[in-house]
Parts: sequence; structure tokens; C-alpha cells
Amino acid sequence: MTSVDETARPGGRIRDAARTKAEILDVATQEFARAGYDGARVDEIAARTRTTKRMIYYYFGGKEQLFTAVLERAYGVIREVEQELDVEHLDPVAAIRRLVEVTFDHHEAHPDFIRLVSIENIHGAEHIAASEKLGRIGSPALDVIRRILASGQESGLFTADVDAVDLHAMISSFCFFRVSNRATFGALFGRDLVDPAQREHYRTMLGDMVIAYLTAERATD
Amino acid sequence: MTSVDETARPGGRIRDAARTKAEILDVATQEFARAGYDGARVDEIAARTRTTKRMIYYYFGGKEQLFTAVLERAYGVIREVEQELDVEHLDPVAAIRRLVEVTFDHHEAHPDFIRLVSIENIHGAEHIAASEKLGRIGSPALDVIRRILASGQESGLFTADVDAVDLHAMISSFCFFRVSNRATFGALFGRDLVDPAQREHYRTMLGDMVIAYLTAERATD
DNA sequence: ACAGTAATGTACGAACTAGTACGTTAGTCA
DNA sequence: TGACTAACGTACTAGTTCGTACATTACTGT
Repeated sequence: MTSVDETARPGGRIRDAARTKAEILDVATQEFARAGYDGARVDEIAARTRTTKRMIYYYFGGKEQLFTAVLERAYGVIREVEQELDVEHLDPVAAIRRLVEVTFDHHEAHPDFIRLVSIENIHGAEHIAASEKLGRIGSPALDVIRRILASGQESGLFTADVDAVDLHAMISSFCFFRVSNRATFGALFGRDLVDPAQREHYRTMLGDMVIAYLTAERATD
Repeated sequence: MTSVDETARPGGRIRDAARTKAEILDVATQEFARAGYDGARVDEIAARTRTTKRMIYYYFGGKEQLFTAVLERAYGVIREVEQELDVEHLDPVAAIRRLVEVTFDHHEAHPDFIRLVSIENIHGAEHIAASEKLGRIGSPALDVIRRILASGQESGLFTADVDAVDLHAMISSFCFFRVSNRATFGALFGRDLVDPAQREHYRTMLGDMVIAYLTAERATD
């Protein structure tokens, strides 16, 4: 069961660099996410592609660079989602909720991305560090958060003096954990954090929590 | 630089099954945490021990069982910490804060544990599932949370109708993420979530957030 | 049409790695 | 004290896995 199975070639092979590259990236994403960096097999990736291992080295150079390319594309996806985030017309509370929902939805919809990031963390983010595309890019979500926070604090709705990066970390942590630790959490506590029946529950819960924090009475210090 | 370097044996070898086993577990913990399950090398573990690879197979059976044993011991540590948690004499708010702090401190102090859990998640928690010691044990923290929540709700301090497992997930997620995603978060946003100078900041922040959520005004539904 | 090149396939090797067969030694208990 | 066994060491192998040398074919521009 290959991920891509369009028109089969009747006789000779077809040349399409873009498609071949994309197909390799698709399969590699699955394989790395499935087994981790060292657990992933280059031969297995090649086998599940319509091309051969030779092409992986031809286009990407090696396993390491292939993983980097996979990461770059995965990060590209979430950055696009965040860039399309339009919350200018919403009041600060609704805007934060929207941001939470978008992050929540993206993480849930892209478990492979979560796994890739987990894997990259185990390896000390060395591929991100080596990538020109990924180093210190930050995230469009950060700008959005900054604007929402400024507006919320200005209007007096938000009592907390929160930093945008910190808030991003708080929101991400729950969305990420829910997917990344689904297996162990389920095995230990018998609860599936990604159970569709609980989806709305957790989505609301995180929004409530963030809003509660941002609007809470603060002890004067 | 071996992890254990007590008295060197002048001449012949010494027999100490307990010490040998413990030493293998120590080194294996480091090696698995360093490189992931497939990235870890049995030969490397053996080399950094005062014993040989043969002993790993003699005591544990294989790489897979060794990893399971490493996991079992790591989970045992946090369970002990949680078991010593004494919050009966505190009011609900202080008790929750204490629980948050203990979780926060443990995760920060045991990055290897976090990495092992991340690795186990990449492999679908199959070792936990196969372990007699680890399946469905839950966590002593859960009982503590249940008692605190009950007391807080009874006294009217806590407005939210929160489930203990969910609260545990919320608290764990931030504590876990801070350590597990330190590398990628640092590489992407230029901020070290485990920076000692920021430690108190994040520790307080999480407590504030949880308390804000538990004590917030809730819209009637 | 044809030359040049990008794209592709095949077959293979060198290095690594989990695991084991076999032999040895240090405690310990009768 | 001597025999028995748990604990330990050495040397090796079978299988795997990343990577490449070499050969080939489909496009593209002129």
C-alpha cells in the first residue's frame, strides 16, 4: 500500500523530478514518524516509492539530509496555517480562543509532524540547527499573539503581563502533549487523549484555561 | 568517563550481581536517552560499563527487555516522589501549587526520564504494554489530585468541575514539554525553556494558570 | 535529427550490530 | 575442602543497512 498510487506506467518509466521528490518526501515522512530517525530504513522508504533508493541519494544526498527536508516541509505546513490566521476583527478573548483552536486542530490533524518534532528533540535539534530554512524562523503565530496580547492589555481585559513566547509555549505544550504522549498516557491511565468523543472537551478546556489565566485577578506585587 | 567509578579492582574481578545490574541500567538509561531506542548501541552500553555485553544478555535477555527495565526503573522514581507528596494539611490552592511544583521539579531534574518517555511514545508504548510492572499502574499523583479537587469543590473554592486525569494531563503537559521540546523550541524561538534564570518564572506561571482555571468564574450552562 | 544532460535503475560492498557458543572463575554450602 | 553454580569474559557470526560505482534511458534545445 503505497501512499501515492496514481496512473501506473504501462511500459517505460516516466520522468518527473518534482513528483519523484514529493513522493520520496511523503513516504519518508511516514517512515521517520513511524520508527524514529535511526529506526527508519532508507531501503524501506525506497521500496514504498515508485522510484529507487538511488533517487533518494540523487535528490537529497543522504538519510540525514532527507530527514532535514522532511522536517522543513512539515514546519512549512504549520507556518502556512498560522499565516492564514485572521483574528484582527475579533475581540482579544475570542482571538485567543481562535488561536488555541487553530493550534489544537493542526496538532491533532498532523500526528506525523508531532512525531517528527519529538524525534528531532531526541537528537538535540541538530537538523534544525543545520538547516538554512529552519534556523530561528520563529512562527507567524508569535506575531499574532503579540498583537492580541497588546490589544487585550490595552483594553484592560487581560490582567496578566504575559510574554508572547511564553503563552505560545503554554498553548503548544498541551496541544503537543496530547498527541505526542498519547501512547504512554493511554497505557498508564487508560485514557485516550485523542479520543474523538473527548475532542471538544479538551479543545474547550484549554481555551478556558488560557483565558482564565489571562483575565484572572492578580495579587499585587 | 563511566558513570560509576568506585574502587578499581586491583587484580581479579569482583562478583556483585546487584551492582552489575544497576550499573548496566545506569549506563543504558543514559545511552537510550542520548540516542533513542534504535540509535542506542548495546556495544556502547557494555563498553561504558565495568562488565561486558554478555552480562546484558545474561541479566536482561536482550536490548528490548533492557529498555523495558530502564523504563520501569525510571517510572518507579517518579512514583516514589509522588507517593511522598503530603498535602493533606494544606488548603486546596496551596495543595495544587505544591503538586505543580513537585511535578515541575521532578521533570526538570530528570531529563533522561522525559527522553525515555518520548522514545517510548515514538514506539507506541509497546514496552509499557508488555511490562507487568507498568501496565495500568496509573500514578499516585492521581489520588492526591482527586482528594484536593474534592476538597476544593466542597469548600466552594474551586468553581470548575474538573476531572483528575485531565488536570494531571494539563500539569504534566507543560512540565513535560518544557524539557522534551527544549531543543527545537530553543532552535526556533531562541529561548531556553530550561534556563535556570527563568525557572521560578515558569514554575510560578504554571501554578498561576492552573489556579486561575480552577477558581475562575464559569459561564452557567 | 541528434547531442547533451537530467533522471533513473541495478548490483554490489564495507561497515556495523544484535545476539550467541563456548570457555572460565569466584563465591558458597555441605 | 571440594564440588556446585552463579557470575563473568572472549571471540565470533549471521544478517542488516547506508551508501555508491556503473550503466542506461527519457527529455530538451538547437
